[in-house]
Amino acid sequence: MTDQRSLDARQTREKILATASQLFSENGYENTSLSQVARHAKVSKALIFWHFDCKEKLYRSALRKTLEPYYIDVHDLGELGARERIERLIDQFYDFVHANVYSVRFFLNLITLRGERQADEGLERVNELYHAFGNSLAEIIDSGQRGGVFRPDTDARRDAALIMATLAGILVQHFMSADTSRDPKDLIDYLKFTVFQRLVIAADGGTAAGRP
Amino acid sequence: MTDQRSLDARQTREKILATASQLFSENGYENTSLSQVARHAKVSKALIFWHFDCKEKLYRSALRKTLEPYYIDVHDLGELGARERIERLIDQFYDFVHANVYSVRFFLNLITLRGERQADEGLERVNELYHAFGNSLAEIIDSGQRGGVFRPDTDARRDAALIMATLAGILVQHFMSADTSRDPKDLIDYLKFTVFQRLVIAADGGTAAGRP
DNA sequence: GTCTATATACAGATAGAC
DNA sequence: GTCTATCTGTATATAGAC
Repeated sequence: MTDQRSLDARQTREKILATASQLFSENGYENTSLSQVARHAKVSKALIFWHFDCKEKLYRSALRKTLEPYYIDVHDLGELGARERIERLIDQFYDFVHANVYSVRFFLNLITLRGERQADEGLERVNELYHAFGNSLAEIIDSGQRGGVFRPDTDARRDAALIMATLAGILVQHFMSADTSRDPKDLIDYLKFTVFQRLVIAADGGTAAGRP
Repeated sequence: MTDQRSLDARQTREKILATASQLFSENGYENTSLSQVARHAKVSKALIFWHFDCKEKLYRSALRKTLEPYYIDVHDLGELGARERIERLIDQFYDFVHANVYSVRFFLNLITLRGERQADEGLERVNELYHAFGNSLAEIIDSGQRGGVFRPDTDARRDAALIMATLAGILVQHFMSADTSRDPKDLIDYLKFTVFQRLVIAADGGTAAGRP
């Protein structure tokens, strides 16, 4: 049947794409040859060209595919308080990174390299997501300040940017230290602790912020 | 004279090394061909091989050269108080990064790529420096706690790790956002503010930490 | 659609003249 | 030491059979 044939073709295409995404993520663009992709996907090099025309287009398609899960629902936080919402967001960030180590590494890698490919739609999208995340954080902090649960004498936007930076930094630190002994989760938890120790208004001087 | 000859040779060697360092830093290892290096350094490819044997060894030499300025004197902090010493350290980090953008980008790039070259002496050295920096920070915080100027109910080592992560994160954020509009210095200052707002013992609830 | 075989370009590396 | 000329491998990409 014709449908069966085109379904097979689609599957082959997807297989190439999945393989390419993984290899690009692991080794970067220049370190990944089409021969490798072909071998891992168990197809011929020519077929890759038939489907994607050239390496650059394969790369773009793989990038798009890699970006698909790049969505964090920053709004479904229900009726939670400011503090719980922030904790939720931070956890979401951690879970997302944890679930997408390969592609995160991929983008971190893209960021550090300069060149034509850098001004890519891919980075645009990541930037967008990153900013949306930061804005959510800022909004929550702001509303917490207006609601009287957070101290008013801090800059919500900068607070948010700082939390974002710390999250990104913990990520880099994790990639950096070859020993996987230290769990980034531990630092994430401590980050929460410090954020609230600083932000939350407490009569006892701050120890009520959550940690002994 | 023989001395004159060998001096010229040394200069040529240094020129190749400088060119290679720059190109590797800008474009990474795989994106930099020896033809490029040769062209930019205005020498022949063969000469590069004569001096460095192979690309990998050129890379290692360039790495060593790049690492030369990688030294921050974490001890020359004189008789300053804990708070001033921390500020000094943070500023040193910023200044250092600012003065070595290319090579910092280079190493950030190395970190994100996996592969044989990753277990390199270069990364070892950076890791070392990074940890030394973190340890200094932790020590100062600890001594500040023992001296009674910092609140005792925080974990000095984790505090230090978090500050380091934030510094690294600010760096990445800076590389990430194409618009150079936002000055990382601003966030660095705010980082200082928040750190002391949190750490410093103050009767008035923290506003004495330094910023209105 | 998928393959084998091939064209073309450029990378890293060598040989040998000067 | 420095060069030109060349080797060799492998990368992207194409041609054409099935």
